[in-house]
Amino acid sequence: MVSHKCVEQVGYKDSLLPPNARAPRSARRRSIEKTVVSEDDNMFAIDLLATVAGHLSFESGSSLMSVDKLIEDHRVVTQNSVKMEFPEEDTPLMPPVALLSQDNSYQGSLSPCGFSSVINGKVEDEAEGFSYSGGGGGSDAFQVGNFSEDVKPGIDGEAVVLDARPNVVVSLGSSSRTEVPSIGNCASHGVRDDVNLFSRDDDENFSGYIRPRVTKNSPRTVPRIGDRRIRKILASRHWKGSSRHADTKPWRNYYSQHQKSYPIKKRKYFDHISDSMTDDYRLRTKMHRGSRKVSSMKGHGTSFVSSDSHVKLRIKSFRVPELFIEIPEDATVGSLKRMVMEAVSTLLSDGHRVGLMVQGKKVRDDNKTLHQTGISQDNTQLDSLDFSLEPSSELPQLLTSHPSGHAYEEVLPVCETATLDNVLGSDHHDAALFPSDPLDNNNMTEDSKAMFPVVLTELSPRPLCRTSKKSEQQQQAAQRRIRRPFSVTEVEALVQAVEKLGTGRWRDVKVRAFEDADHRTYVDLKDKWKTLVHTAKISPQQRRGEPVPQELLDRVLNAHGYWTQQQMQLQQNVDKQQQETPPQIEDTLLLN
DNA sequence: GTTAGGG
DNA sequence: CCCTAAC
Repeated sequence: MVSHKCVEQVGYKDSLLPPNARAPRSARRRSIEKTVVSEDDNMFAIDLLATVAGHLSFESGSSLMSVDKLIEDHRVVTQNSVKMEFPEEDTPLMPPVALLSQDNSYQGSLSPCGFSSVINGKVEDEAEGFSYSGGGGGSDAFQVGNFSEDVKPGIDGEAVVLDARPNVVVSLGSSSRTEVPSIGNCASHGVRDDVNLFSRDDDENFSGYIRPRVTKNSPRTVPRIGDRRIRKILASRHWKGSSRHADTKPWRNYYSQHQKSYPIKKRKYFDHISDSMTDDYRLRTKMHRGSRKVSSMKGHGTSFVSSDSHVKLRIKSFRVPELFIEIPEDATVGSLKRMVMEAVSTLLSDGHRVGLMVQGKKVRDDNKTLHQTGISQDNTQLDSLDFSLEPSSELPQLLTSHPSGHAYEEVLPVCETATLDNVLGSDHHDAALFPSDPLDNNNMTEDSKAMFPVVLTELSPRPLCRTSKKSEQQQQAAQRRIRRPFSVTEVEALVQAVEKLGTGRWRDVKVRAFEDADHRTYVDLKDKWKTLVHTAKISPQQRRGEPVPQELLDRVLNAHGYWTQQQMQLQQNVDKQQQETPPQIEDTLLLN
């Protein structure tokens, strides 16, 4: 079956047709792009100060600098995302890996970025336990039939996603001291299920990934279903997970090794909410003795070469006070993230002030010099230098569901039961929601986990407690899946697979290159290829989203042209056969 | 269940 | 990404 479109597209390839010949396609794209822009616009920066050595190192040289000035000057916002952890879990501090982004500093302002930590550039860090699962490897020109099964698509090693972030604990829940206004029957009962948002954002495009070096078997709730077709349906329709078995074929797990991103994690709620706000928000810092020694920290702009009267500080973790967020159940994860981001940003910008404790004593006099306060390079006892965020008001921040006045473009995907509490329920469902997440590792240190304890104040017209009437809502639960833009890595894998398999075997492409990517159906891959072909044909100026390397687009065009031709030839042969041997066909029919 | 294509 | 027709 050869449609004229095939011919047309071959024509494109040979530049016989103008690149914009197909108007309907671009028209279709418009809606998608609109969504993208809208989301990006809503993305507020969190950029919590955190562990930026370059900023937190006190470079101004004068020990006469007042504490106040010091704090102000270094209340930087950096392009790091939020590390989420539970307040009560006083876990080892995360290694300060996010040490870049000097160019992304903002002071008290918001910058467009998500929670996710995408650190572009060459990061050398102290993120122990992580390895960059990248690899070089340019791709050869498209040669059909000359593909090795063992060839792994190369990835561009330009960007690295670090899963270590500043420890920002945002605990959303009922306060011990403040009444949280709650609407809805369930809220009044104190729904305290938690959602822990894994801060890796799906909306971000990653070019590389950090994954735990030690691959431990994380428990999978949902066992592998033998029939892959059944499994696929489940995976595509619901947030069903599947365990991955060890696969000897190198290309099979290629994708899974390089990209796993899941919007949220959940974890069992624990009751504890810290009573001491100050303690909870303490900034862990470490003094670095002033010396000419270069510290053990590696990386750009992170060396601690200090001059004499300088004090070098490094904030190793950072916590923000309790927040309360009201958000409808059907709000999107992205909107929740934005809310949290805005909450934290607001909190940092005006709602709170920075406190300082030296060796357990609060330093209230802002006019004291660091030296007078005891913060000096000669003071060896300054390991206990704590910054804190102190609420200027007694009331915790209460956010409403539409902080920015934006409507939700997407809805939170729901589980089969169509109730949010199944999403938030317990650890038990982790695997189901986030299948084969290499980072979903219970054995990981808290340092490398990015958890976000959140208690959703239930306000939606469909309360959490209404779990009984699920059948009627079940159909409604088939919400639109969240948008998950393909990363360059994924495109690479897709191109690689299509080069080998062609454009008509999407199920095979799926199995081959995206077997572990349960959120990518073969239809998705087919669609992506469709857009890739289109993207390759249009001018770079017209392209949106994360730029796909031209090399990949060239391969897309090549492969597309090749397989299109192949398909045409096949069809021609069929036609010829039909013309040549009509009697045979008739004979066959007659015989049957 | 897959594939192809419009929306 | 969704939907649907066609196979």
